[in-house]
Amino acid sequence: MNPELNARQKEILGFLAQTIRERGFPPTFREIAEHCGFRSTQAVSRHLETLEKMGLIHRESGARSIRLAACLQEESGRTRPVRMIPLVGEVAAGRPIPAFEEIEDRLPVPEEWLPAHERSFFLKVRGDSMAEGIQAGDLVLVDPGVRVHRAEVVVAMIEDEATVKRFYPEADRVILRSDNPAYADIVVSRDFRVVGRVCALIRKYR
Amino acid sequence: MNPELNARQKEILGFLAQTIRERGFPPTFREIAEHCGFRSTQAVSRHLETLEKMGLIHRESGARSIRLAACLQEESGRTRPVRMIPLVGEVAAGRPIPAFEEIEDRLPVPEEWLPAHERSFFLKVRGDSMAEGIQAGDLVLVDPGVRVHRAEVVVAMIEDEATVKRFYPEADRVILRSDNPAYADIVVSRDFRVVGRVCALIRKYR
DNA sequence: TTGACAAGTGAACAGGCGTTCACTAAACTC
DNA sequence: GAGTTTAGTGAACGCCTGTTCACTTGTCAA
Repeated sequence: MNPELNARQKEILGFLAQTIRERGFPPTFREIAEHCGFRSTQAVSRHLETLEKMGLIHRESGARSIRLAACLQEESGRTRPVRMIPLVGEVAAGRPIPAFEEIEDRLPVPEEWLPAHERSFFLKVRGDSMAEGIQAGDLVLVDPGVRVHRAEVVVAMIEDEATVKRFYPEADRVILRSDNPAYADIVVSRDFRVVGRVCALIRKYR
Repeated sequence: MNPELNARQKEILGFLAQTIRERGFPPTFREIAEHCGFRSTQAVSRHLETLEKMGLIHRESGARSIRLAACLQEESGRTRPVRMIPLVGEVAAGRPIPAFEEIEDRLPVPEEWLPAHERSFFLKVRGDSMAEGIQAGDLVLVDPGVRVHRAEVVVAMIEDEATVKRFYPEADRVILRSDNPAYADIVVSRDFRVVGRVCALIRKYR
């Protein structure tokens, strides 16, 4: 934290951050006074005034209208926009359709990696159909709202089973190809559906 | 969002989330009323009462004392602690030592994936030394503060050049092996240094 | 048609809240 | 030693805020 601050200013700034983090909204002047041992709200008023002049907080008129400056909010986790994307299932069996009952976890993704819509989700990969490139246990980020181009990696539903394959459209059929040569091409015409494009991957070692 | 909510409840919940996200503190009853077009704060009071009974918000006494329930804060960005980890360079050439002048970007990582210390960083991979498993352009998360075990993936410095290899220690030497069989093993004894273990990987397609 | 119920109006109220003013005390400057 | 600055006290003021009460309107079931 900024070393130019004196003990009182650090104390107040810390109390602001703690209250906002734990309670969800900023404290009142009297709550700050009580925390610091002040018997007057005037002392709080002047300290907040100087903190605002230093650019460390912003204030509006009204009760509890204190906001920490952006440079202080980094501690709470977000330097730039991040969305928490749900992990909704696995991609070798079962229905990978996002449903709120099935959210197993959420993972952070930079907002600029995501499309505008809010339907992206993660699936955990099972099996080795994509050879070494996409391994069992990897989490693939699926964008269901985009046109898929040739040779891109997609999640496809074939007879109620979801798999990760490369997408090769042809005249009246589609070839779904594994990167692993041990798996034969799957040729489909009607009885399948492209769930979405794999637009990112997260792997955790060990 | 929960489908049991009617339009008004969704509207109010959305306004709460938006105000908290953009302004840093919750709105007053009258601000909610103005947003919804109410001419009485009583309507707001009753809606908030029902939302609280549904467990979607929590309230204390006092002005602006509204907090979204934990299950709704996911939308505003943080379900669980996330740290922004710096991307400090590339891993085929140059010095991948974290220095704040060289931070190119920051990427979100769940805190529970990270060690307690704050020295983790990302490197962008160049070349195909790890075959398909780690591809050019992938971002590897490096943990410099951990003992490396046999066959784990590490970032190693060999004569001022950083590479990603698997780590095989032997009696008085170390073998650094590529997953790609086209690359020969590198046998080193003294003139190298393990920068850290690769503990995660992020890949962005296209 | 009646009754119950949810949704909203309008006004009044009491307490919480930020502001303001006058004052004290210690520390620092010239 | 006089003057200034910084930090805090204490009380009063007035607006803002959440609450409450009585009332209206529309919907739906019996």
